[in-house]
Amino acid sequence: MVGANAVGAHRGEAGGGDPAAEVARGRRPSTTREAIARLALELFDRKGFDATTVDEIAAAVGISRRTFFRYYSSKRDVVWGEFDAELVRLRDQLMSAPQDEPMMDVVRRAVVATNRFGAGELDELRIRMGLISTVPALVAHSAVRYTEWCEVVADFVAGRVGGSPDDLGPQAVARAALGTAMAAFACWAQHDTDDLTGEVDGAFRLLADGFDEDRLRLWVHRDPGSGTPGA
Amino acid sequence: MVGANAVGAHRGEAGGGDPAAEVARGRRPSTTREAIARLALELFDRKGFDATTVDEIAAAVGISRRTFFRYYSSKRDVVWGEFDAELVRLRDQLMSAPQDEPMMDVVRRAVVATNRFGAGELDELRIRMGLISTVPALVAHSAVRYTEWCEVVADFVAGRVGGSPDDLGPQAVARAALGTAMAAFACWAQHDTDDLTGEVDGAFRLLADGFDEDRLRLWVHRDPGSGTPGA
DNA sequence: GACTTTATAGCACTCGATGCCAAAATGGAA
DNA sequence: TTCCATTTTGGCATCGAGTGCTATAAAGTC
Repeated sequence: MVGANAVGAHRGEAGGGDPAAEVARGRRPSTTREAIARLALELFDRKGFDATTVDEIAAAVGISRRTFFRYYSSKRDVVWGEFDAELVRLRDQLMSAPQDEPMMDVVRRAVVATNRFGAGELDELRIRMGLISTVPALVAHSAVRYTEWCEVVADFVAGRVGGSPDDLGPQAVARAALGTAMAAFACWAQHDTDDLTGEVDGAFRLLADGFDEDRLRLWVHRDPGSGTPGA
Repeated sequence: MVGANAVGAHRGEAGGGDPAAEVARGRRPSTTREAIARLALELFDRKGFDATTVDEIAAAVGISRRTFFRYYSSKRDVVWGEFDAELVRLRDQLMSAPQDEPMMDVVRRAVVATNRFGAGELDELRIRMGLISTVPALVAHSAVRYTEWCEVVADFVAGRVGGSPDDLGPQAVARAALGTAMAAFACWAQHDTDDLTGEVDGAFRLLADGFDEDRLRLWVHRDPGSGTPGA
């Protein structure tokens, strides 16, 4: 096979600090999730998501179609990268907040904190979010992934106000928060703004104000880059 | 063919009041969207959505697989019934509200008004909403349909506060409102409550309060059926 | 070199969805 | 009645995503 074992170096790494450090027996993986994602995103960006087949991605990576599905359970999942890890971070942020901090402040800070990205990541993130919020197949799949996000928030809210995370109160807060975050991401991916943090923060302040009509009007007619009216 | 022309009576109806009243030439449709939906929902309810194939639905209706796709562009769309018509009603409700009524009140009233159902429709609606909010493939597809819903709300908000419907303000309001409505529907479909209107109304009042922690606590610990605290 | 473990390739298959074309069914006109 | 235009239908071929199964390749161990 051509290009086999291109990732041979990846061996000794002990995952998440496993002290046993098992010496990794068996055949070496011929690629990584990251390598697949990089090539796939490039194809998506160039030819479009729907027009790119799994066969093409597999060919670009140098693996078989069947192997692709062992790394990602679906073509859509490639766009989501390591979303699971972000959910863990969100949960940590929410749970570690002081009890006397207002609930919606905690949510706002947690969402902002879990969505800080370095300048090097922003380009790829914009491609990802652009795809997620525009390609119908990915818009659809996003609902499934975001449901997990909502569960994390609903757990937190239920812990604050009582009741079950499945109850209307926690669910409404979680889904409204999700909608707010989605709006911020979609607008950021679409426009030229570089200030993702500011967009998210501002949107959540509007939410905490119950989308007060006057504050909203101020926000819409704000001077771009002048901060957050009503903060 | 067996059972051909079972819908022969459907002929002379002039659609939506078309004065020309063309006399309907050509072969008669052998079924209707409603008949397909009824049989399909029964199958979904009995065997599950994923376990029901399009071939089975077509066989139950007495049409070919190919014909099924002429009535519904996808298997998922069957669950959504006449959703397009509801969007028109929502837009009408929003646009016809008095200019001096507070924005979020208009949204709340419009959502409540477009979701009043007679007792006879509630059982089927519960099946529909239960499927939409639980089956992964339908949860996914819901995002696509709900995007259209958001556009209607965002148009209205942009008309109130200025700017484009694609801007962050209108988008955040629309998506947060959507999340609130989804939570109300999902909870209603899952629980024994019969009061869909009350759930929706209460959830939107919480939203307009910015999900104030104290009001939320009151709502969660409310006496079921005792009205809406904080209304 | 035989054995165990892990990753891979390839094949067959299901199912949703689409394009194309021939056939059936209907009303109207010659 | 016969022919024609119109509309719906059915069947076929095709594509692409996703899954189960099996044989094989590559690695470490004994």
